[in-house]
Amino acid sequence: MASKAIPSETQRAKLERKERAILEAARTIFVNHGFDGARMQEIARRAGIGEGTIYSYYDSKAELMLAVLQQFWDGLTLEAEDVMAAEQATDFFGRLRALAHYHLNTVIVNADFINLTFALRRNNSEVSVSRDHLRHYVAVFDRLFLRGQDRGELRADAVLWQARDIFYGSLEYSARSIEMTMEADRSTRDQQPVVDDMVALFRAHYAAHPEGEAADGTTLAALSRQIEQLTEKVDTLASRLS
Amino acid sequence: MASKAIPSETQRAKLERKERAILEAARTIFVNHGFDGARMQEIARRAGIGEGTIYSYYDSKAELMLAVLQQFWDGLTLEAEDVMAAEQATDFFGRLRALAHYHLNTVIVNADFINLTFALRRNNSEVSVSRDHLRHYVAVFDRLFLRGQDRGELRADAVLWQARDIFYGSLEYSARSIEMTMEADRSTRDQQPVVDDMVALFRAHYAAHPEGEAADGTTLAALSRQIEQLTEKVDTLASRLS
DNA sequence: AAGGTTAATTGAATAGCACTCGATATTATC
DNA sequence: GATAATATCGAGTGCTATTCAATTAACCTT
Repeated sequence: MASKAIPSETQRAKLERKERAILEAARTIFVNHGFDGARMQEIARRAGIGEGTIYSYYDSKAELMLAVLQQFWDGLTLEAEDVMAAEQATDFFGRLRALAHYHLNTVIVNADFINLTFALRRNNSEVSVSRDHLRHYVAVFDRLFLRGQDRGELRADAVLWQARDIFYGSLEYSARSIEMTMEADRSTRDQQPVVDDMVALFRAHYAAHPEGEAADGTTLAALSRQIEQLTEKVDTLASRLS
Repeated sequence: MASKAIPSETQRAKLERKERAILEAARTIFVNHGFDGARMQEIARRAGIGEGTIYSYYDSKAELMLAVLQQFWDGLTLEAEDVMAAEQATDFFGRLRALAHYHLNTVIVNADFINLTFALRRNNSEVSVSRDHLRHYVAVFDRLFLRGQDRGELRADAVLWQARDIFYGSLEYSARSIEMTMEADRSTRDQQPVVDDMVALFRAHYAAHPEGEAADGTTLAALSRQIEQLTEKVDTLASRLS
């Protein structure tokens, strides 16, 4: 791509603009028609260039799709990090809830894209690139989890990748179930309980026990106390609303 | 199909034999070459018929693939049921472990096929059939879970579909992680801990009598869930106030 | 069993699409 | 401004799923 002589800045800018145009056009067409349904001709037309020109930027349709997917996952990663940054709750479970909400919604909205990510595992070598971008995305969870352990909010002996599998796995599967239910009978299965249950599961399974107290009864008592405080808060807020 | 006169048994049998031949050939070719890599000509040759003949049995390549997938999932369902039947352990958790083992292994071995099941969601109407077969497959888990509840091994207030999402979701995601790890550095991440962790999680989260049950029957998990719901409510109210 | 009617089978022809390549236009360099 | 290098183009190529007119096999009637 880069030759011995560096092209002038305007020229390089022009090329980059064109590449962006191709990517954006490709993204639109792939989203609307899927991989097989997308016509290279239509992508070219939409990007305002000739059909053959695409092939001087990307070697094949599959590689173009891959570039789109990478952009997509990188975008998700940034968004997820933003969600984490914007979350007021400073404790692990509040942040986990925010991440779960974001992820579940994302997976539902972009179901086609996410399926394509895994469906493209036929064209051998190129897959590896996609894997790295996936890894970056789930790293958002990893950082959250490790920080939770550092702060003593989570059990020190909890295994990161097991927790990760449960988190992303369940949410993704739930998303599919929700999709299927919506397709089938148009009744909307609420997303809320899925997230609630996930966070509850993490709290029950991975939360560190309060320092030095081994007996579960103490934990129960602590949780009960927390519930009372929350209930009170709800009452306060509710009354202020009315 | 059936006219006034029923065709002779030999003729009907002949057609069915031919259909089976097509399916078997298709399955082999699809498994070896993937959907796009499979040539209809090769399938026809392997089935010992003309290329055009396939189209009097199946309208398109996609529909043929769908038929193969249905057969595949039905096979899995039967196998899973066999695993359940053969399991000596009569308690819920022993059976759950057996099912988890079977499923994880299946998902890893047949990863391509399983990806294709979801990747084929572009050709609209036909998808519904596939959905039913999926449903049959996960029903194996559903029956196990409900039976566990009936016998009092599992909490009565546990929600079936949440448990199902966690079970299949985590295992499927784990399978992908394991696959990726193997691809990347050839180190084998053991499947055993994944299954163990899953069973432990179910025991902690869904067992009817976890150690530390309070007098009124309140459980850790139940309290955790209550906290989630209250936290959510607080968030909602707070945002409405601002 | 012969003639007639329907259904099944075939593979050569069709059509759609990703991708190539020689020709053309644009830009860089002196 | 001339020449080399690079980028763009879109008509052609090659490969496949799919169709369809012709052929064959199965079945029914008398």
